[in-house]
Amino acid sequence: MPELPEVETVCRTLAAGVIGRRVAAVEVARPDVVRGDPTLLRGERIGRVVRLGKQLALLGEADGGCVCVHLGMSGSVRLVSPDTAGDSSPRVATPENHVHVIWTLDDGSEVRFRDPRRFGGVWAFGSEAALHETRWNKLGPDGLFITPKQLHAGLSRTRRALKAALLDQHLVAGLGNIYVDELLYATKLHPRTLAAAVTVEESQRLVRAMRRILSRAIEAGGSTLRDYVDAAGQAGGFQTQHRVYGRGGEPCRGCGQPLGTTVVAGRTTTACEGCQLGATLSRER
DNA sequence: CCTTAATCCTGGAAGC
DNA sequence: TGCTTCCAGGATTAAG
Repeated sequence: MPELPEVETVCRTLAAGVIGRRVAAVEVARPDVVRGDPTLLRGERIGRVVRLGKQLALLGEADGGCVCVHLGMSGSVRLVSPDTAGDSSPRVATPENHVHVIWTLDDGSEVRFRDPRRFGGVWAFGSEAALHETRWNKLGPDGLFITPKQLHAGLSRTRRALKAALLDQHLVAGLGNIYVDELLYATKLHPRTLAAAVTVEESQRLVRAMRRILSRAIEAGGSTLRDYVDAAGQAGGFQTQHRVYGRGGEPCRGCGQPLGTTVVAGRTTTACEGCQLGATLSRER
């Protein structure tokens, strides 16, 4: 569910309420979704909330602990104040309600990690350095900050379809099925384009469009397809601006032709076969 | 190398 | 109103 814009939105809404707070208690309902010891943060003051790609992390102020959260397909992190009226999220952690971990802060507010499908998880480390060494160093540059040069270098050394390469978190971190389809449509590149055939100029276009689309999505609070909400419980609004994702069969905004739905890299892919049959695909064929 | 399918799970929607 | 089947924002693994 959550791709870079959604995770960034969660980070921002989370940071607003947790920075400077001390972790008073940690409750774990399902130990199997947690790697490492999340109670390392207990007694720590939260110094920063950081993100790389689709993963976020809470960092202890004195580097005394670090908790990384990956939301997977159905994960959410909610921050609930003690005085929040009408809070609909579960206030106890149980296997049945899928709230796996609750961090209680010194003002009584709670950070609740919920993940029904359990494709996500929590990884705890003793320091920020350990997080990078163990996990984040394996990811490519963040989608908001990757340079055209970096992207082109990554694409040039793989013979996969462009869409498959863009979904690869080791190449660029943060894009998922929604934003890759939107990005390819915006740049008029076909999902099956040979990644290695993408030119420097096309890489520049990809990076520019990537930053624009991701930034606008963040401004809108991310995309809510079904159940995504930020840490404050707010749904996103970017789904109304999708040009192709979820619009298979509907007319292309550019040429009016119905958008086609296929499977690329094992994922449902929506594209305009007219507008996105770009120069790169022609070269490949 | 590459692609596809299966896998980890739950739950909502669609079909009968 | 059931009951069944399919599908989903992710990511890894095995098989071909």
